[in-house]
Amino acid sequence: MDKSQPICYIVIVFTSACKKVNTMADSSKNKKLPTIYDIAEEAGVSYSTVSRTLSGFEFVKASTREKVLSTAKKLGYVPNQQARSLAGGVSDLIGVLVPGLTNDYVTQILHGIDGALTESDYNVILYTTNRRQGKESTYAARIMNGAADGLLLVAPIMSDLYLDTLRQQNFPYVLIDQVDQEQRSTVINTDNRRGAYEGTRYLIELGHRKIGFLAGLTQINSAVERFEGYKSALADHNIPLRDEYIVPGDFTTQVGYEGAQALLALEDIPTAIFATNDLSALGAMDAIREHDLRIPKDISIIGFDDIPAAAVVYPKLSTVRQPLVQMGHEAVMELLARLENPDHEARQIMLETQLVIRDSCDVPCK
Amino acid sequence: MDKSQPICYIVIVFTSACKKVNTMADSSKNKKLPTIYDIAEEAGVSYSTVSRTLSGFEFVKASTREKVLSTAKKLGYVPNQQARSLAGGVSDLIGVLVPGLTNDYVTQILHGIDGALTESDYNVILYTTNRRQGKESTYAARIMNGAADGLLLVAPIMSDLYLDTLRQQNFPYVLIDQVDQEQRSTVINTDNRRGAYEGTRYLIELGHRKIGFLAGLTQINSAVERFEGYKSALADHNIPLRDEYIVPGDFTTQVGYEGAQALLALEDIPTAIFATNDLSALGAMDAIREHDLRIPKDISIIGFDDIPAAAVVYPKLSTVRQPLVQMGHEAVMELLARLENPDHEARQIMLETQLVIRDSCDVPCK
DNA sequence: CTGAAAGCGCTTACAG
DNA sequence: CTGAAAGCGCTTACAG
Repeated sequence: MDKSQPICYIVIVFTSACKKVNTMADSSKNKKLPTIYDIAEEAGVSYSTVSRTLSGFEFVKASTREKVLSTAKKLGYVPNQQARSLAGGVSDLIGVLVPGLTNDYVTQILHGIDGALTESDYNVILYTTNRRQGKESTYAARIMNGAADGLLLVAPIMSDLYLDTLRQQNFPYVLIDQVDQEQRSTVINTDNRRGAYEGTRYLIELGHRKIGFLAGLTQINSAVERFEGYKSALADHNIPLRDEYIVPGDFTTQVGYEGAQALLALEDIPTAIFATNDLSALGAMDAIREHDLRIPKDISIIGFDDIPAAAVVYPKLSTVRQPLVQMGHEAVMELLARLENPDHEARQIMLETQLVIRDSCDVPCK
Repeated sequence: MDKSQPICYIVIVFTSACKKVNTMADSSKNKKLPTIYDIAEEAGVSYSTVSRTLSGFEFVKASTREKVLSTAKKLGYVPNQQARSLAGGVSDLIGVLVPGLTNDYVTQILHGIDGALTESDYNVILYTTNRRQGKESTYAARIMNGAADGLLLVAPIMSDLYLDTLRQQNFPYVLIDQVDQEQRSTVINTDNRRGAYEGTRYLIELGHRKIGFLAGLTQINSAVERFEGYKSALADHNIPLRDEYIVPGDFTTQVGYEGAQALLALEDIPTAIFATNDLSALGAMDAIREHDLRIPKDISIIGFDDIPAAAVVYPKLSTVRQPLVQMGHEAVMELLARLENPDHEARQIMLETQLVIRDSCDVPCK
């Protein structure tokens, strides 16, 4: 079970330039790549020995190892992952399930995952669900069935459908940005409630009393938690919740724009807007400008996430930062630990948010 | 880079015994998933028949098929891709090689790839090279060796090293944003030279004569082509090329910022800046603002790519749009065609750029 | 330290 | 239309 030994590195050399280097018959068609049998024959040892040498087994005579390694190199050998996986039970692949690729929130997490994985021998197989329910289950099933050794789920929806299965199979997985009610999964989260609370309080402390809220998808826990943070900040400061100040959203710029339009069409428009995520905040900024209102002079706006665009819009968006890259990183670390040790216990890791004050908030105008 | 966030708290949970849900023997350990043998036994047919039925073979008696299908469903059968791949020679995976995940240029192409692939049965295995030479070769080798059925290369560097091998093996691949000098590969490109020409001409027609150029990585063809487009536009309008107006870059926001600083430190500063890509344009905008110069009143700026952020910064960035999503889409279409028909000939597809005029350019002030 | 053998889960000619 | 058999390229006990 514990096959954590790093496999000896095989350096693949592409015979550059000089065309007719190949010693073998070069049949211009797609010829087979060399297998361990070819190496065995060439090196005059058994294929078992080749396999053991290549997979880093320690009890191989130095001279044998050298011979095998050099002929592997000479032949341009590359291991066949499928075969290795079938026989050995590990695929060296980890599955990553993301909702889509159009939100930098996802991209940043992916970046963190990628970065944390570069040191390892794992590669990632990427599944996008694009919020199509049911897809996630299919993917999860496929992944469990040898397609990957572990699974990272980013903000999954409807995860109940397959989490049980994953757990039953004792399949290694980590949830990112998703609560696990029963705390039986390893999950990486940020403190959305507190982040939203602090963001809202910041607005309140600036003097705002009329604070609109651009909601997110209610199926997503983080959206719900942020809303709760917003509400409790208002409550703690004795500011009544106004229904007309809460507009629905779905995390996109477009719907953020529409939500802000709704807010700005109100008789008594808010002096500040809390957007559930940066993307919708960007849409809101557009709507605000269309109404010839200045940010932050006439109306303040704060987002959530701190995607790269937030630092680059004008005025720069103040936002509640969640450590996206780090989340991806932590998730990989947990998964790797679990992969090495099947008994690695499930953990709930909660990361801090951070209020990033830039230029989009000011004291209320009137 | 930014993993400075401390962990808030970690809760360790002792997983209590699970409930008895499974109808099958539930051995609390990870039991094997059903294979075709299990189905065969249960359905009372040979495993060959099961395999044939499951893989869509047509000559199976309807009643047999139904029986097999229903028991497969009942058992919760999921095919093992590795085995299928080993035996059948296809992995249903396509490899995607990208430089990194921090530029939306890449993300958008990925999105296009993903979208085009959703209809198919292929999944993507993602490799990031992060500009580390050599990595690409390793990945390409691995991919060729059964890890995937085809390969998509996004703006690859040093591709000569392995393109030959790919071709020798007659392995299906498509290049995105990369020239193939000898036109033996299928490649999807946009007309960088012309795009840059038009962007520059636009600036010239506004009245600019002093146009700075924020260059890109010179190893990247598209960067070179854009520079050429810039130069020929100047030449065609009898505007001498000024060395001090050309500053090096690497496609990042940070270096775009630095490049613009250099330009703004000049005695005779440019009245407009052409940035090789949007990300560096965004950096330049920051630098410009730091100098208390207004965009576009005091200085105009135009980018290249039209990443989502371009439409969202303020002022909105005028840019030369390349159809990123479409590029990914086309690449998949070509690859799929090649996968279905090994004789599908290599094509060079050149997509048009489009000048997107927004708010960052105006006539020169003085 | 190293061979021979069995097997991972499937596909695919080869025979009926 | 359906079985029995061989094999995909590897790993891993099992014996030396």
